Amino acid sequence: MEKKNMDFEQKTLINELTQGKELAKQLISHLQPSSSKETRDVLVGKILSSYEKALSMLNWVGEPKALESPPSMTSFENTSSPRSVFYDQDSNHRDVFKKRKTMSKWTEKISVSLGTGPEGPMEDGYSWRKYGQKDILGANHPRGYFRCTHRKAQGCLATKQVQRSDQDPSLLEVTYKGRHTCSRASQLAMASASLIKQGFKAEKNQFPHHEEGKEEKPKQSQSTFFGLGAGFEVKTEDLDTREDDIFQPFSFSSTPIESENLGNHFFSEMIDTNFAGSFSPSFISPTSSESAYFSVSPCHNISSFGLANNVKTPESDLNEILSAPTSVSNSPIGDLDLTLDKVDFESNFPFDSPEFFT
DNA sequence: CAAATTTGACCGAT
DNA sequence: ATCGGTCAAATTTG
Repeated sequence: MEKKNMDFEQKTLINELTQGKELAKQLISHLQPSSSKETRDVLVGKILSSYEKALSMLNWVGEPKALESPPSMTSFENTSSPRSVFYDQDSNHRDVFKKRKTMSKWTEKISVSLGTGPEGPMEDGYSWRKYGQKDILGANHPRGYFRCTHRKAQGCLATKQVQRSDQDPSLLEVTYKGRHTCSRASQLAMASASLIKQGFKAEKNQFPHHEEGKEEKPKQSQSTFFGLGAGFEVKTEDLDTREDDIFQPFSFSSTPIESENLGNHFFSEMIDTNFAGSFSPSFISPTSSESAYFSVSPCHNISSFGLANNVKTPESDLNEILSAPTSVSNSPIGDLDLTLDKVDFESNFPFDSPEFFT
């Protein structure tokens, strides 16, 4: 039952912590003046990243942090029209951090009406797996429960709930809970891939009309962003951890793309980079690091950031970054799958917020 | 065949 | 006991 899951999560956790430990060891050996500062920075970044991830797996929320700035949902903002975004710190309860078990949670009301038509619900860039549906007391529409597809594979704890609004059935209320600890590069790549492949062809995503049965169809097909029409609003409650809120469902996807061509362009680029970043080891070659660095912009940046937190990563460091995990994986706990290490390493999601280091 | 969904059972809070 | 959330077996989907 849950045992498997538990075991796996523990394993992942241990793996993460072990990695942190190993990295710390490495750091020690790089403490001498002969080592470059960059190398140390890289290691520190990796260590922090490891711990951060481990903690997030435990649903740990950092020490209460000053009530703050809106959790960087800024990426939504720039959309001119159809989306309105705002934050809501729960008007009723000011005591935002009285409880600490909270996980980041935010709700978006998404309208899938305009223009979007029968087109399936949005694709937010992640792949979800439905694990339940419940009728809710007040509502006349059932609520669907989704979790990240990679929960098992990567111990990603992100979940979301989707509920159709009562008054306006074209409104989907999506509540996200928890953050993705999985590598989202591949999913994004896939999402955009399918996106591009099918162009903007809104192929029949059969929207089950037969009553309120199913709300959303998280088929990994089209997206919302082009889906035009989606009016939506975001409301964040339970702000707790800093990083927790910094990162939200649409990191890139929300990028408001004005023109479609632009969008296309953007995505194809995105895809390439993602693929390059996630699957092609070619850029790893130390010699070509510079060019690679440039060509692989977003994703690569992100992934290396997560580890390095250092924009200008010199070759040596890049090299270091790339080689380190290898050494890490043959650490004491040998039976942990390397694949995991690899994944984690390649696309470990970035805790690359500005305040990460503060 | 594996992977995703459906759906009632289960379970922990009120 | 009720409600919201999750699990997991059965079932569908691809």
